[in-house]
Amino acid sequence: MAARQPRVTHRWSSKLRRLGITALFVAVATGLWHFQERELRDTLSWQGVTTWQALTPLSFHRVLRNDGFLVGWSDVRVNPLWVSYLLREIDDPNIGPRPGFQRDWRTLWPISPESYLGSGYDRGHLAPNYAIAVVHGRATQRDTFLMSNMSPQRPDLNRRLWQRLEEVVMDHFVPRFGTLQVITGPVFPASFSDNVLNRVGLVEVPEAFYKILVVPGDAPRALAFLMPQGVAGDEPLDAFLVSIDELEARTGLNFFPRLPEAAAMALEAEVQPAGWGLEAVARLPGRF
DNA sequence: TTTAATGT
Repeated sequence: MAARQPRVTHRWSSKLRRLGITALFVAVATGLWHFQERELRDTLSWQGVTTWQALTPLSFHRVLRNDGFLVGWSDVRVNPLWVSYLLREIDDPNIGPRPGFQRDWRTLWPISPESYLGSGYDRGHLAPNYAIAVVHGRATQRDTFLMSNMSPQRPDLNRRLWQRLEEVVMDHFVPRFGTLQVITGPVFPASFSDNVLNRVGLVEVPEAFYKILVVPGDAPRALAFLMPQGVAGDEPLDAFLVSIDELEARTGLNFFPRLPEAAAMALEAEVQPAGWGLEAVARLPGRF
């Protein structure tokens, strides 16, 4: 009888020790996670990682972290709600061929590259292949082909108007300012019930796409575009300028959560195209 | 030197 007691105690103490080791491991892993997150905020995002204004099922998202860009992924929309990346000037761009589209197992829903077949929509990159490849290299270029970086885009938007905008960003704005922070993503109809069945496979179809360009610094500049699915593709780019406030109202997101209130007012309330030289490039022809 | 993507 007396001999059983220590064995039981021993079993319990070894369980407790294992629990302690597990708890310690979780604490260290969580700490590392937050440390990485903070480091990424500083290296990949200007004035904080985009977040929601109010916590609702439609605005909730989690951050998928790639080497050169962040993705705010929504398991409800089955879309990226935003992607965020930095661009800088590169002297001698040398990029590889376009890799193939790839499933991303971090998304809750299985989205295969074939799921857009016959839908009438393109697999539209949010973080663009060319710019990311030039600035962030081959491995990150492959990451832009993950299905978590795609949203259904009409071909006339994706291959024409949107392509012209991406080309102007890389060839005109990046050389002009040296560094740019870009946030881009989809806009959905105001009424979720109208849109809930409008899907390509599992992926909800947006009605428009936005792109925000920021020149970081003490006197930041910003320019924002909102382009609907139904464009012809040869419109002037400056016909689609909007304020960041309008985009925040349409998306429910807060793009620069760490920006002080006064600075946010100055940057986000109005369209301010002065200094960008947009008129000179707004009508450049597309490549395709 | 090169920015997209589908369908065959």
